[in-house]
Amino acid sequence: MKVLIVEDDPLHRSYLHEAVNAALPECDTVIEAENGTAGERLARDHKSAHIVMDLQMASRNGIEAARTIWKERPETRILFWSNYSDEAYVRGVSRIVPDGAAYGYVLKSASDERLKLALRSIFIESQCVIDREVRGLQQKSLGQTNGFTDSEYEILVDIALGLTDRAIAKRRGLSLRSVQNRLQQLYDKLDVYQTAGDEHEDGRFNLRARAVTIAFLRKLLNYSALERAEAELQEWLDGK
Amino acid sequence: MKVLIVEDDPLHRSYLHEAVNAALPECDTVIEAENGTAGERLARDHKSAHIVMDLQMASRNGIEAARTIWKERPETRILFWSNYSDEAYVRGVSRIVPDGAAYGYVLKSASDERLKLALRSIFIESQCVIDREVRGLQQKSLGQTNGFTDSEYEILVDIALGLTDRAIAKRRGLSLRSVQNRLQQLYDKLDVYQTAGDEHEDGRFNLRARAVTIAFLRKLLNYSALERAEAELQEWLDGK
DNA sequence: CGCCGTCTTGCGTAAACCCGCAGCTTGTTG
DNA sequence: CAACAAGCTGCGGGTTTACGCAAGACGGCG
Repeated sequence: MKVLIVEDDPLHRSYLHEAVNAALPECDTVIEAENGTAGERLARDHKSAHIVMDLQMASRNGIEAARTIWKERPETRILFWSNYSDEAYVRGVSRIVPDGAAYGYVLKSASDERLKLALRSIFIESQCVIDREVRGLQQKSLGQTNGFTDSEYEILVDIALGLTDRAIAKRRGLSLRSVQNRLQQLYDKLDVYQTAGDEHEDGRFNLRARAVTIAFLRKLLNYSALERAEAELQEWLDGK
Repeated sequence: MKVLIVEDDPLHRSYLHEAVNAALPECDTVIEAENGTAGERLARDHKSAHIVMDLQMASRNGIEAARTIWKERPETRILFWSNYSDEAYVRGVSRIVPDGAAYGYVLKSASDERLKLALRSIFIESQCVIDREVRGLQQKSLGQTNGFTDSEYEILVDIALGLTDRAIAKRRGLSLRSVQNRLQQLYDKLDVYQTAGDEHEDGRFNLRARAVTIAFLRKLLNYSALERAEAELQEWLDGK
């Protein structure tokens, strides 16, 4: 059995290397990549079926890398090992995991023991292992209670990118008014008003910009999500 | 001599601990804190004069912690050790360093050798050591060439927070029109138009929102800067 | 002192945005 | 099938933005 580690921090990389050795005696080869691009290449060359992947790498982040890897070989097992549990990451991951694929999401703050358990569960038993803390987010995010629908999230991303209502309408195939409806819906859920109002009419917020800010502060959005969205936008623009 | 390490990643923390021991034989005690809050407390209790500080910690980030520490004891020597060289961080740091204080900014990707050198230069020789890569940013940022003035940065933050023109005017003591002038200035520098235009009238951007996005993508803004700005805003709102 | 560049401010306008109201199309349920 | 909730759409109007134009204000400099 072979394991591929994709992680840009050398300290974390060698820690992972040891953890893999300790948890998986049946693993005879460990290869390492220090960014997403190299990870994709190695995965292809070695036909890797077992990957431990950091999210948040400088050159090409884990979500991007995982997406292309899964596109080529959907049965690949990937354990995401990340510092944060931003909703943006969680949502990003669950959007790309293929049907029935085994994967995991473990935080770097987890104990050695938990990491090892996750490694065995995913790579040997083909089970999904989601960190408790992440799990909470996922439920809230995918179930609609208190969370955001896909369409709401979609429009959030669109205004975060700086599109006008009209441009959004064109992009998503909606009327202008529908876009604005969704925006209102979003403003409601993000509590833009409460933060904004504060009785007096002087301290008003620009709802559109404020919504993006709040989303950022709540980690509904983060740099990596923006980056991905921007790339998709450019693609769409090029395709006219 | 005593050294305080403030860093939330255990691996990095112990790596730092070793690096300090190796680089500074004259150091007899090393103490560690795993977040900004604890760091502030320990610095106060031990009257620490030598600190290695991570930026980007969950509970209270390095810039906040450094600010309160420097407020109490401006001659403290602080080495910032960070993963990234976002302009937002660089700007944030240089805004809080007291006159004549010795400090440093070294990237985590730097070699052991460079880290040790920096430790000695700052703690023993009281010199400032700024990583080459960071240095570039700093010059561009503080010199006005190609960089952003303080007033431009200020207004960028204000729209990122989601304030209306009117609110900004009130907050900064300007007329509405002046605020809008600065905005136009900002839009120019951020190249919002070029990205926006693309000839046809359909793909237009919302300038205000787009400016914030571009700033984020260029790392002129990041989560930590937003968080700080939001705190200041709340403070201002409370002070009526 | 007069000239000039930078910054501020007011006026006015076209566009974009926020949103209540009301008519339609769906999919769901009893 | 009737009834109802949820989403899309057009209309209308009040507010906010973006920005050209032009009149001061301030500071340096020959």
